[in-house]
Amino acid sequence: MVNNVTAELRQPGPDDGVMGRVGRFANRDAWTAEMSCSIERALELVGTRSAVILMREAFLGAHRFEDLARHTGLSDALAAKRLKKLVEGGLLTQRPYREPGSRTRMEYVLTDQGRAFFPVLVAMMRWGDQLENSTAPIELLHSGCGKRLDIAVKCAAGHVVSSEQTDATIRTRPKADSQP
Amino acid sequence: MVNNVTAELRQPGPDDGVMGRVGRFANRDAWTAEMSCSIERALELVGTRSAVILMREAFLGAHRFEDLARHTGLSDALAAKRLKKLVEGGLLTQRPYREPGSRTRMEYVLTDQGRAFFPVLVAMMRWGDQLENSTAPIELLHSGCGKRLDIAVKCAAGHVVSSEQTDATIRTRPKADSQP
DNA sequence: CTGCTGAGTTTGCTTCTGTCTAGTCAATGT
DNA sequence: ACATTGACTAGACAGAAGCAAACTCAGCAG
Repeated sequence: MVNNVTAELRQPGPDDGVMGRVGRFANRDAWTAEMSCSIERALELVGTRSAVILMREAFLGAHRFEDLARHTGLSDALAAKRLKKLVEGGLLTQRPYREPGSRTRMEYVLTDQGRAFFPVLVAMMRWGDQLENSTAPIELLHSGCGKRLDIAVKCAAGHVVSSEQTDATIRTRPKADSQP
Repeated sequence: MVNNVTAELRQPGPDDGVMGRVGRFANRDAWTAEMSCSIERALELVGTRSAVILMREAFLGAHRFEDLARHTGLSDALAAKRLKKLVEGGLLTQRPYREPGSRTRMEYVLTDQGRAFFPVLVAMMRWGDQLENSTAPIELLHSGCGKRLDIAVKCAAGHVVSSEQTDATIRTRPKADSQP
């Protein structure tokens, strides 16, 4: 069972969840992560527990420093540091607000780039739901119809795609044309 | 523009990507993360850069220790430590294999739980693609039709759902019935 | 003028993440 | 018999991540 039916076009694993690799990527050694993997770039911004749970709270509606710090359980010092990094990274932006009888302060709101992080958060939550001894404390529902949220990996043609049905390749063109 | 059209049923932010909160969760203070958030449970297993990029390589077809270590660029020591944790966490499992003229060794293959991590990886990759100065080196294609992969947040009824159209609530029942 | 509050910053400390070098251990090649 | 190789383990270290407690700073309440 160690791959004796190999070699057609892609060279997949036995029946594991492994993707195929095509094009220049058929030889995995043609690519090193230092050539900048999108996943690693993402991790530079949200590769810590504190960053992710602050984003969770931002989506849950926390804007003010105190709420963000308290709801995440982070220390003030770390919350401040991480929020600064999230602002620098363009996931959050600061917006002045003023409560009556108080000076102007800054609140943290999601930018477009921060909002685009939503699928990652949902994917992580759904995956975490499936783990052992999970009681899934938070549930996400579509406010339109009340049904539970889930994520789906799909191709541009609308097919639901598993990892086995996925081919990885190396993009050569900058990013002009649409689909091969 | 600081929330003067508030209060209907949910209490959303202005027009930020903020979710609504309903039920017991309408009061955010009714929930603390120590009550075990799925996201935080997920982060305990894959909350480090090394864990995530090892999973990336597992999906890209690396099974053997040397490939996993070299392709991720991690040191042997860290690769060994992290792989052990991923095995303990149930994302990978060890399977004996034997190359001709060599002793029996262990290779690392994805478990069902590891395969279920695929959407998280795709979501992170797609989000990373959208960042500044991204050249999106790896591209994922549906091997069936060749179209590019993407992720979608949908509800059980099939509607595409944005964070604004999402309500968060606290699950009270263990996890028996299907949909509210 | 004094105290209080919200939003931080600073300092000191521990733990975790990660690297580098060296060493182990089994089996095969020479 | 000896060196080699793949897959690790052990030890020493730098640097981030994280905490707790104390400090700052602006403006409002008294």
